[in-house]
Amino acid sequence: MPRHQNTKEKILESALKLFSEKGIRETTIKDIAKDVGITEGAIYRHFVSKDQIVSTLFSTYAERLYEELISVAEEKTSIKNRFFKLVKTFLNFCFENPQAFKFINLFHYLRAEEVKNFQNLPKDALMKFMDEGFKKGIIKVRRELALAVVVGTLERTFLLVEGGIMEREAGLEEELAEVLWKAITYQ
Amino acid sequence: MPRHQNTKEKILESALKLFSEKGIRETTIKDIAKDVGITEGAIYRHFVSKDQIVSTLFSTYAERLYEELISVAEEKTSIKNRFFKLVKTFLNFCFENPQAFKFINLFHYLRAEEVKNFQNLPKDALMKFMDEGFKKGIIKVRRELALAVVVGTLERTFLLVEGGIMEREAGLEEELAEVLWKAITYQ
Amino acid sequence: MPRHQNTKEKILESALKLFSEKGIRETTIKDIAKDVGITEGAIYRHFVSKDQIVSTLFSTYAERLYEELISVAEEKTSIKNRFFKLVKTFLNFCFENPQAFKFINLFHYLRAEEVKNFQNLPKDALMKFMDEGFKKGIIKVRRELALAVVVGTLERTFLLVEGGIMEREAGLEEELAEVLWKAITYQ
Amino acid sequence: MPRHQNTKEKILESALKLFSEKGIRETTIKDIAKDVGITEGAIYRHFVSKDQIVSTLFSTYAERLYEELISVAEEKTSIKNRFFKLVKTFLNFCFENPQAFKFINLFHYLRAEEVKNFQNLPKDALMKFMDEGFKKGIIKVRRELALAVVVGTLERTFLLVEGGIMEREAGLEEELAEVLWKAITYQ
DNA sequence: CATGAATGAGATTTCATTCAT
DNA sequence: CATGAATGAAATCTCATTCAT
Repeated sequence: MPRHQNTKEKILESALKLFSEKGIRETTIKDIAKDVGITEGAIYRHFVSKDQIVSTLFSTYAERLYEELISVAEEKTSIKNRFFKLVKTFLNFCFENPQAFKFINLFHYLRAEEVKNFQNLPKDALMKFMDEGFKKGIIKVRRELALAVVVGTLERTFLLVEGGIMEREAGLEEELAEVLWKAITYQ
Repeated sequence: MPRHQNTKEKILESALKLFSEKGIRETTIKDIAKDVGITEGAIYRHFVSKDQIVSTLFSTYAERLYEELISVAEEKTSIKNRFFKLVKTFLNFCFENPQAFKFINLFHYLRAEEVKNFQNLPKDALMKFMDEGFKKGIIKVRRELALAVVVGTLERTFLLVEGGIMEREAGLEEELAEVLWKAITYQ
Repeated sequence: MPRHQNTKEKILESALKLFSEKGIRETTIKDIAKDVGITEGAIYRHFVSKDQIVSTLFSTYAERLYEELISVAEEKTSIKNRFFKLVKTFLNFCFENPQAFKFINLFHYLRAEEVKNFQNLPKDALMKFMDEGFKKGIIKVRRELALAVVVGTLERTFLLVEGGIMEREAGLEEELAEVLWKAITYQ
Repeated sequence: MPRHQNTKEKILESALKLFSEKGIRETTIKDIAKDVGITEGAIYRHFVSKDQIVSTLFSTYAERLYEELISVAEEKTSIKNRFFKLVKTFLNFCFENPQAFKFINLFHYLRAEEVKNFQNLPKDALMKFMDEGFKKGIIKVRRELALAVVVGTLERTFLLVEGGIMEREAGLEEELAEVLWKAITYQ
């Protein structure tokens, strides 16, 4: 019977926070343990290694974002409608899980090779959507480019807001969706 | 140029390569020394610390990109013409200095606070340009958003090409510039 | 027998198996618990420490072998007859309790000093027998040497069989007894 | 240029001493470092891991004993003459390198599986000799049994002397060779 | 009696930096 | 200027033992 409840959850939470703030290598097991309020050794009852914490976090959140995106992408509404919803979903995820989103990006930078071992990545959901839009003739630029424009813009928007360089005003999602839709449909 | 100048350059070169491939903390002084073909102690003849290597690399390449961008941004031609040139310049820098560009991004992720101590960052050049375009009424979205759309898209394009997900075909720069121009000018 | 008695026996059994396979330090309390099918904490209901398990095992099996040997050594038959029976008894013990025999040897290697605290060790039984044979003039080599020849040979035979280098054919005990008897009686 | 000379040699020396006295797991890197007179970290400039120290020691000394034995076993003299020399060589090795011999035995106990990866083990030299003797009809017991008798006896003799139970008198080697020769040739 | 989370001490290993040569 | 052994601090991980449940 656990003395603390959900210690495993707490470890993941603390790790995510610290990794996204300081970096993976820059965060020690001791840092995480201290943040959770346990000792270093206790971490290892829940995870076999620091690396397992890292992988768990990546797969958890990458998959979570994927799920949210794919469920929108597969709705039975118009391409345009779904596109606007996708933009909103993506940004919502970023702003509600800023640590997770930053961590996912960091992971891509530091473990590019490892990323290839994971399935159901966010980009797969978007790629599928872009593909459909392109084949239906609505999206005019090929799917990879559409992906670059959309994901790049949204990610950078999030980072600028996070960095205090940009404001997150009401209607931001709408405005961005508008701009991006025009960009990829040549309207 | 004397031999030691060469060594210093080589150290920076190797460090940049390794940092961009594996991460900063993940790269040891020994790794760098081995890559250069000298020993650990010798590194300290040229740099007082590992951190100095990191800072030198960041300021060097961030400034270099800034210089390239600002010189285009300040040309005496039309906004549109300069915009197309900026896109080309940005992508050229990425594809010609992929390690440097990755390193700059990584540095932003890991040392967000520290970045604020540097001046003449690439985004400053672009921000200035967007500002001018917005004030002249040609660029319709406010400068931060324009920056997000442009930088985000270009960066993501580079990463997709680097990751083997997208091809770098001839005309890519043109196509991107076209798409982005439409996006931020509402044409 | 009550259930906890069974558990205690099982702990000793698992510990013996693991110690003999992997070594004492190399076997953890968790390893033992898992092998028994209980948890770490439960072990401490039956033993105050890992060391107590180790000591219990050593004294149990060292004494058991001693008992078997001394009862043969003290029989009222001829020296030769008893010698042949001793060889058989020794080898039987080895082959029927290979883990115990390996553990006893390992304990001798790792805890040479501690061994001196135990009484009724197998070698005492054999030493006594050799002494008698030497004094009666039947065994020609002094008892220590006789002990070395006999114990060394039997132990090594067991190890060679265990290691798959030698076959345990029928009549092996006879053959060995024959050879050893000749060796120590100069016949 | 080394600050200490032969640090690597000293590490091996200290490790051998401590391993043979206390056991492998029971000896820490700190113990070894302290014995050598350096810090723990310095060990790792000479060996990549504790395990490498262990393996190096085993292969070094197992091979050394093998070399000594095989060179005697392959001499062009009579079987009997060579046998007497082998006994002397074996015991000499034990008494001159007691730590090494104990360590080799310990390694066999703790890493039985790993031993199979090594070539040129002492037993191979002796096995070859016994084989020749058996085929020539001089040695009457099959080679595995002869090996068990000879190696077992010599090893046990060494251990008894080491343990203070037996004296190493002049002529011990002769006496043992005599006894063993009779045992395996049925004379 | 049993569980298994947690502790705490310590083991192995890593690595930026120093320093004797 | 260069070498590379050594330091020393810290990081990851292990594990016998304790203890709340």
